[in-house]
Amino acid sequence: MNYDPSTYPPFAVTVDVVVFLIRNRKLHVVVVQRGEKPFLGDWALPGGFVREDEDLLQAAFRELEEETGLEADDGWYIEQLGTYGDTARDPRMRVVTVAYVVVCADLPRLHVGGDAMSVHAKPISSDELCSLAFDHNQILEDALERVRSKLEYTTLGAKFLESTFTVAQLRSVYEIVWNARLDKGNFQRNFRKNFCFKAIEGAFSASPLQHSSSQRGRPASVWTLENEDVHNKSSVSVLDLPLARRSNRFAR
Amino acid sequence: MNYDPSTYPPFAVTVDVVVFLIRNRKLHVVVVQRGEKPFLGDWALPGGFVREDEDLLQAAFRELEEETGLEADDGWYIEQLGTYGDTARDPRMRVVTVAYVVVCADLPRLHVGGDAMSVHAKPISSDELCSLAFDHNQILEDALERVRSKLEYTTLGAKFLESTFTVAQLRSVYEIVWNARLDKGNFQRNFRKNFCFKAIEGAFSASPLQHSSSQRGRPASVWTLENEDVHNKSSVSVLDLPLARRSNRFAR
DNA sequence: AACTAATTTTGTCGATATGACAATATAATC
DNA sequence: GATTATATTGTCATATCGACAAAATTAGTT
Repeated sequence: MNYDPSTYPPFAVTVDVVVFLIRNRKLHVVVVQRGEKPFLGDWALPGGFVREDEDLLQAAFRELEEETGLEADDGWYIEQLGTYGDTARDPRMRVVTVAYVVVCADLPRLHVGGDAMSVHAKPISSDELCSLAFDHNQILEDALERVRSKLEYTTLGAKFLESTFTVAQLRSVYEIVWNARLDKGNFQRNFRKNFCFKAIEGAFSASPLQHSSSQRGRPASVWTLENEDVHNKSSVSVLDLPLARRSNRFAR
Repeated sequence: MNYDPSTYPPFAVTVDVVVFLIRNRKLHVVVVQRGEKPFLGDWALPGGFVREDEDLLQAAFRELEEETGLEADDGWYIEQLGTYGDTARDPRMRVVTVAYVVVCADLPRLHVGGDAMSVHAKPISSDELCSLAFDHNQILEDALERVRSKLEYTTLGAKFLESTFTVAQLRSVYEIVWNARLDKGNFQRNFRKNFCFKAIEGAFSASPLQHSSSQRGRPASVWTLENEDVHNKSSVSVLDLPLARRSNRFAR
């Protein structure tokens, strides 16, 4: 009842970032090996303490750059996932962490730095469940569900690809993230009905995601995201019509 | 780069709660009048500092009870909305706040307490935009959008009603929250196709939401939420089929 | 140059859903 | 019994979904 705010309890606030990308037709998450005392040597999500003079999103970008060498790109998608603040989640002291989700195209450049001993992109396989430090398993699980559900009603899937892409590549993203197979024709039909995508004159094929060694078959037309809001890196368009429905085809 | 976590910057962590309810066929939000220094006398969302030994959700319930007298009910829905931590959002010091959304049935009991000077349920009208303390306008706006969109694919709407309700009452919730008119027949059809609802033997009518002075017409059958998870107060079922689509009928 | 293989793109079609509207059912009140 | 108000069910044209087939386009092969 009589609680004096001037004697507010001191909390530490951190940010953690779940970076998703697709490599070798598999969904990956970026993890770092901890180089400091709690959970030393264990794998964890990149993140760290928020500084007094920076906003939360700012801190997320900084920590990510420090520990993994990843620098935010115009093509990146970033969104706040949620905040985890259970009393016992950090053995040192009371730490509340704000988690972010990033979706980006595959990038070969990962440089260790900051408090991390090493960094790599870990494939997410359904069977082998990872064990990360703190409550990062829970955060990762929530992030995965967030991305999976957002595929259904936004153009988030395109953020896994370069700025230009083919319909088959985009369909491939859906199949990988949902671990499901989608009908070529139906996906194409729904794709064309939406106005979030803009065609580019001149057709390619060589699809990196498709690991097609031999370039054969009818070359696909190339598309890009319409209305790319330059001022908001995390912008994704909301589809008027889903490209595919998750429904019961979602295989855990 | 060389950042020592032992000298972590001291943050204050607060919780703020956006309580939505329907009264007189209008959507309301619970606000309190601040009785302390920053923004003294201004209206704000109920909330306050998280204590060192309590979880975030726990703190949200406690602060709500202290300032408004509202005690969590089995019928309540509560969910984390997001975290707001811009450097300048609190003039005193660096404060990061975790916002929660509550949806509950109308309750006449609101008792002032804690740091609040007064408390009331404020109707949300589209024209008159409120001005709350801190960044609470932004939080309220985000919360409103969250509830509006969740109506579409969950049974969240039922949380605005008592544990038993009629189809017309539930439709009324949708119409009020979306500020739109929905077809009786189509809503009924979609309602019956879902298995989230369970009929109760014995029919009533007197619908509180409908302000029907005269009890006339065919009495409606009464329903309740199936699979009410007792262990998780915030549980809402995910509909296999939406009761109504927001689409372009959504009038701001 | 014709053929084959691979891939994209378009088409078909039955089943189901949607949205607007009408008709029927049920009970209180006049 | 007639009237009124509300709940519930029905109709129907249109749109969408999901599964499948067919056509189109180009690279390699013979």
